[in-house]
Amino acid sequence: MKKVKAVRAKEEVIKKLRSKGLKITPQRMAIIDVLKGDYTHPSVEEIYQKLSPRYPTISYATIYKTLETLCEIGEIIEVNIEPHKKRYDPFTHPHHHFRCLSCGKIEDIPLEDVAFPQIPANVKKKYGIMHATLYLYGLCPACRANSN
Amino acid sequence: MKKVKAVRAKEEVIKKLRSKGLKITPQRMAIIDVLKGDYTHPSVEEIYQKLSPRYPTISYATIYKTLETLCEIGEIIEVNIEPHKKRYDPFTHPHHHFRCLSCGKIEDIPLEDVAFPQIPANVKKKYGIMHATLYLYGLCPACRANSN
DNA sequence: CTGAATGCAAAAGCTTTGCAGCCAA
DNA sequence: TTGGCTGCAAAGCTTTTGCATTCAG
Repeated sequence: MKKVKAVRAKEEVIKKLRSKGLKITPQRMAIIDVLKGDYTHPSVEEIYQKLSPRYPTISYATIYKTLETLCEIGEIIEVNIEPHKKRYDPFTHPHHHFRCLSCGKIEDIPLEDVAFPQIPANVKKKYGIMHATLYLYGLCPACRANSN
Repeated sequence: MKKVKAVRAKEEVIKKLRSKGLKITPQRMAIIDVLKGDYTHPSVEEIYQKLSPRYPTISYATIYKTLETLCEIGEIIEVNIEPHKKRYDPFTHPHHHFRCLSCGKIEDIPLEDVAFPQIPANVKKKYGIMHATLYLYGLCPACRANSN
C-alpha cells in the first residue's frame, strides 16, 4: 500500500535529517509529503503548485534549498533527463529513466527490464567512477497508440 | 591526422547542408570549423569565445540556431551531462560520456571500454525506444592525483 | 530577386543569492 | 537563546523570440 510506504519513508527522512543536525521544519515536511509517493518525477514548478494551496507563502528558494538538502542526504535523486529543467525522484534505488519524446512523461525503468551497464574494473579505477545514469528516449505506449 | 579528419568532416557537413537545401554561410562554416576537431565538448559560451576574435559580430542567436540545425542533420550531438548547460560533441558515433565531479572535464568513453547497455526487444518495443544515453561520473586521473 | 539566415535587443525560463526576520531545538 | 531556516526580491545564467537587415543561391 503506497500510503504506508510513504509514511515509512517520511519517518526515514526525519531520522536522517535529525542525525545530520538538520531541522525538522513544516516546509521540509510538506515537501517530503509531496515527493514521497509521487512517482511522476515532478519539477520544482510542479512541486510548488502542489504545495501552494496548503502553504501559500512557501517560496521557490525554500523548495530549491530543501531539494538540494534531500539530494545531499541521499533521500531523493535529481533526474536531468530533460535539458534545463531538473526533476526529482523519491525512489533512490538504482534504476533507469525513460522519457517520451512526444508527451514528455518520465517513467522508471527497473533493472529487471534493462540490466545495469557493466563497467569493467579497470575503467572504474581509471575514472574513479562514482555513479552512472542511463536515460532512454522513445514513444510511450499511449503516444504510439494515438499516432496510429 | 586530426586536421585531415576535420577537413573531411567539414566537407561532409557542407554536402549534407546542401542536400537539405540549407545555405552555406560564413557563420555556419566558422561554427563547424570550431566544432570539428574539438573533442572537449564545448558549451555555447565556449564556442562563442572561440569565434569572437575572428567573427566579432557573430551573435549567440546564430550560434544557438546553427547548433540546433547541426543536431537536426545529425552532424553533432547534444551532451546534457551538465544540468542547465548544453554541450556539443562533433563525434556522432555511439559512445558514452564521463564527467569529472571535481574539474568538470567531459571525456568520451568508447564502447570498447563500456559496452552499450543491452535493451531487450520487448522493452524496446513497449517504449518505442529511439535512443539511449549513458553518463558516468567520477574523478578523473588528474584530479585524483592532486587530491592524494 | 527572394526566402532563408543573421544580429541585435528584449524576453523568457530556471536557478541562485543576499539579507532581514523567524522559529526549531 | 541562537544558529539554521524561511521568504521575499533581485540577480544570474542559459536559451528563445521578434523583427529589421543582409546575403546565398
